[in-house]
Amino acid sequence: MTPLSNSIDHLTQTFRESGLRVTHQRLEIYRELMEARDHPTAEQLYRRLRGRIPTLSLDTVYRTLTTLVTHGMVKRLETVESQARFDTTRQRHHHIICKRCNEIMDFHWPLLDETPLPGEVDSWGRLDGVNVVVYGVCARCLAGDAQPT
Amino acid sequence: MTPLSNSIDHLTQTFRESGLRVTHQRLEIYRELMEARDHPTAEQLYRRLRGRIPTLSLDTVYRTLTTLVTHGMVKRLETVESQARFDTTRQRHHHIICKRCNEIMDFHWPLLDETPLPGEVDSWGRLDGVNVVVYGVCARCLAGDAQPT
DNA sequence: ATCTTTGCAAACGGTTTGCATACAG
DNA sequence: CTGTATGCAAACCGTTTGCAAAGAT
Repeated sequence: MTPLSNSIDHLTQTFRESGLRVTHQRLEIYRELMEARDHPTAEQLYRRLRGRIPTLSLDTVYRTLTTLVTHGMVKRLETVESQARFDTTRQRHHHIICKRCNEIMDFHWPLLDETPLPGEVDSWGRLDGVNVVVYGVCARCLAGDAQPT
Repeated sequence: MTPLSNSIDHLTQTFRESGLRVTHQRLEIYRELMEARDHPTAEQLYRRLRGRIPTLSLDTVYRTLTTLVTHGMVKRLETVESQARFDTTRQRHHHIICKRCNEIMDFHWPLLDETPLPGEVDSWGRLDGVNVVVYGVCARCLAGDAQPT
């Protein structure tokens, strides 16, 4: 847990290394995102943080997330929903999304990581990452109702 | 090419089977999307079609795409860009996206299609599709400039 | 004749931006 | 002190929606 520690000291250092000033808002936004397991939207983060930082504004959450994305500390997930979702850049992992409730679960797929990409992809340019997105309907939604997808 | 023929007759039948009225606009929007190889945005489709259908409105393009997505004839791609991109539902394939120019290339990966998903995913619920997205910078962008990503 | 689809224009909603103040370095 | 970050409010822009006219069945 050390390399991704959410201690104030560690976060402070991480920001400094990126040449970013260390502000209370940034620390808390990043920390909240690290601890969240649900790929929150900017607004969800905002609501969760308002209790702790009553003067926080939604724009700051957006601006901070954009800044952290630019510096590679946060990943903006591609999603079909209208709102963007965010994730701290941690260990390589993939996503499975429920079409009904939009919940995103992480999973690991070591077998895929070993599978070589097709040649046409290798020659396409510089590759930065392979991401798998599985779509479906989660067990909870399947149990909860009987509506068609 | 027969099953995905872009002939008027075939498209007409496809719409009828979905209980959709067959309009000039729908035929042309769907046909344009089928022939496009670049996963166009609604606005790109609109601009390409305006020559042929001068009275076409952008709203109709949006509405038609939404309708076709609902009926499973079109897929809305998840993308980090602000504008949505669309694709006709054809053979299973994956996407590679250039972070710089946002161009999306299709590729096939038979090896992956044979690789079993991890057990935790199988037990998650009902799975509808596995989609791989590779990120990187395409050769053209790499050649064209030397800016950092 | 009936009911869906279209075009227009206006609304919507998530995100971004300009500006003055607050604050980190 | 200097310059970046924040909060506020307003703008932005892709997308959606209400309505009357046009068109498909």
